Amino acid sequence: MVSIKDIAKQAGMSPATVSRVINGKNNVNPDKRDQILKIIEETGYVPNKAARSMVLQRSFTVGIIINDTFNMFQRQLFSVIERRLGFFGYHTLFFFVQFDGASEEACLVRLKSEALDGIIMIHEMKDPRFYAYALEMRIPLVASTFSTQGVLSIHVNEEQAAFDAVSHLISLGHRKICMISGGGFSFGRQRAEGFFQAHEAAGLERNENRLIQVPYYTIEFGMYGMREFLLRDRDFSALFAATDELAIGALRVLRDEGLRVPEDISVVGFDDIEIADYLIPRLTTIRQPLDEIGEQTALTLHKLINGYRGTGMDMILPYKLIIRESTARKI
Amino acid sequence: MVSIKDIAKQAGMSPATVSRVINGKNNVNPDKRDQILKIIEETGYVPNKAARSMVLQRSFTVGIIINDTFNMFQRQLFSVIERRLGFFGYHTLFFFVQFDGASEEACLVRLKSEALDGIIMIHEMKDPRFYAYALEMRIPLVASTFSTQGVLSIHVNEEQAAFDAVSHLISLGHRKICMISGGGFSFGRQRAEGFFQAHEAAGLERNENRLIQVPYYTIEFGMYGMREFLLRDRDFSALFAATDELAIGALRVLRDEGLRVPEDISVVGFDDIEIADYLIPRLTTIRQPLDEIGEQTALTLHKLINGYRGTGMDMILPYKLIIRESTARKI
DNA sequence: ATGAAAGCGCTAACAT
DNA sequence: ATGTTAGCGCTTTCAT
Repeated sequence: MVSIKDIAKQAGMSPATVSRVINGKNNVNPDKRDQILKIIEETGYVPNKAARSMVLQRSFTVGIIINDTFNMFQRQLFSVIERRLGFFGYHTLFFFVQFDGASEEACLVRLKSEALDGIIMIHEMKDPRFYAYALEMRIPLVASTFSTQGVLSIHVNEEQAAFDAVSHLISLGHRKICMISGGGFSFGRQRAEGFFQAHEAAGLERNENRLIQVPYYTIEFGMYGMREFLLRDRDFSALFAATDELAIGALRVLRDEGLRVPEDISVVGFDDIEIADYLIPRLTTIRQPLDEIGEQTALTLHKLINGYRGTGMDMILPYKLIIRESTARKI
Repeated sequence: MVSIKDIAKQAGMSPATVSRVINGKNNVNPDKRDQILKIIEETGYVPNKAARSMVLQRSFTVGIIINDTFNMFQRQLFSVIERRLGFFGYHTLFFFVQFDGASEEACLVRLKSEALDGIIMIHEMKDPRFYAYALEMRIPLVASTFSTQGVLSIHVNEEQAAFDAVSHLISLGHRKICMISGGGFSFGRQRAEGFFQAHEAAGLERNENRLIQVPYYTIEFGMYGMREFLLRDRDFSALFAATDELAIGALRVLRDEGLRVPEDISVVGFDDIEIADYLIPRLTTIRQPLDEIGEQTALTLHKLINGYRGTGMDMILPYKLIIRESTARKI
C-alpha cells in the first residue's frame, strides 16, 4: 500500500511537506507542491483514514442512529441526510437500534469504538449513559424529526400538523373520526394529542375509544388497527393514521371490506412518503419537508462540529397538508 | 478518553496483557484476566477502532456500493445485508454511486482511504481501476442481485424468472403483452431477454415495439412507459414491468385512464417489494428471496474475508412467481 | 505468563 | 519553507 512516506521518498522530500500539501497548508513552495500533487495523482495515493483519525482524534464520520423497524419516511430521510453529510465530507455509519435496553447498550459500545465526529438521532435513545458519553466526549448531537430535552432538534410541529389534518376532516363534515397511532416514538403521542385538540377546538367530544395504539408504524399494524375499528362498530366516517404506512394498511382493509375511500370513509395519513401520491386512491396526508429536514440536520451537525454552539432552540420546519383523493365531504 | 494504558495502569499490569485479555488470548493468568475484565467493565472502556485498524491493517468494516437511485427492493436488501453483517461483527459503510465515471472515481477515492475488509456491490462498477484496486489490495468482492465477470455473484436467474412471469401471462390467454424495462443495471437486459424468450417458446412473434426502455426504475418512469404504450395504441392486454416500482406507476396510469386491472389489463411486476401485497390491486410479481440473498451475501463475504477462496461459481437462489390480484385470464 | 519496545500512517510542534 | 521528532492507541514480536 502506498503511504505518505512513499510519496515523500519519490518526491525527495519529507513526509511533513507532503502532509502540508495534502492538507492545503499554504506554507509550501508552489513548485514542490505541484510536484507532490503530480506524484499523488500518478500513484493514486489516498491518505489512510485510520491514521489521520488517530492523530487528529476524530474520525470524519458521523453516526446515524435509527430504529431497526424504520418506516419508509425514515428510510427516505436517512438517505437524504447521508447525501448531505457526504457533501460536507463526512462518512456515515448507521447504528440500527431496537427499543430495548440491551440493544441501546450494544449501540453505545459500537459508538464508543468509533470516535465519531457527531451523531444524528432519528431514533430516540433512552439510556442516560448515551447522553453522558456524548457530553463527556463533546460529541455533538442532533435529533431529527423528533424533539428531546437538551438536544438540538429539527422537526415539524407534530401536534399542530395533526391538528390541521384532523381539522381538515372536520371541515369536510366528518364528526366521527378514528385514529391509529403507535408507541415507541414521541411523535405518536404528539400526533394523537393534535387529534384530540382538533376535536376540542371544534366543540366535539373527546372519545378515547376513537384512538387505537399499535406497537409499530407498519402496514400490517395499519390493517390491524382498521380491522379493530370495524369490529367495534362501523359508526365512523373518517380515519386519521399517524403515518402513511398505517394509512396504507387501513386503505387495504377498507377495500377488502367493500368500503370505498373516500365515498364511505375518508383517510388522512402523515409524512407524505414517496408512494403516497401514487396510491389508489392518492393519499391525503401531511407533508414533512423531507429534503429540508435532511439538509438542516446535516448542516446543523456540521456547524456544531465546527464549534457552533447553537441557539439552544429547536428548529421547527413547516409542514403542509396535501389534499389528494382519499378525503371527501361527508355525505 | 479511557485507553488501554489507563486500564493497564489501574490493573497494575502492562498494556500488552490487557491487549491479550481483550483479544481472548489464552496465555494469561485467569486471576489477572478477571481483574482486568472487571476494570474494563467498570470504566466502560472500548478499544479504539482506528488504532486497532491501523496496526492490524484492516478496518472491520465492509463497504456496500449502491446506486444513488436505489429502488425499494435494493433499499430493503441493503438493510438486510447490513443487519447480517453486523451479526458477523462488521461495521458497514455505504458508498452511493451514480452511473457516471466521475462518481465512480470519487467512490474509489473514498474506498481507498478506508482499508475495507470487503466490499459488496449492489451497484455494478464499470471502472477497471476499481477491480484492479480490489485485486491488488486483496479486498474480497461480492456482487449481490447481479452477476459480473470474475466476481462471486449472488442472484436469481433473472432471465428464467422473467420467462416465468411472462409465461404466466401467456398461459392466462394473453397474446399481446407489453414490457417496461430499464437501463443501467444488467438485470434490465436479462429480464427483457426472458420476456422475448417466453414469446418465442409460446410461438408468439418477437415484437420490439412491445418493449419500452426507461432510464430509471422509478414509479414516475413506470407512468411514463405506460402512457407511451397507451398513446401508441391500446391493442394489448397485459404488461410485464421489470420492477415493482415500474408496475406501481403503470397501475396508477391505467387507473387514471379508466382501465381496470386485471379485468382490462393484467400486470406483473418483479421483486416483490414489501408494499406489493398491499397495493390495490395486490400485485402479481416475481419474489426475489430478499432475506436469503442478504444472508448469503453477508455470509459469503465473511467467508471470503476469512480465507475462503470460493468455488468460482455464482450462487443462484430460487425465485418464485407470486400470483395475486393484478393478473387474470384474458376475456 | 508477562513486560518492554517497535511500529502501523499520519500530523503538529518544534527546530532550523 | 522544510525537516526532525514525538506521539495518537493499539498489537505483536522479542526478551525474560
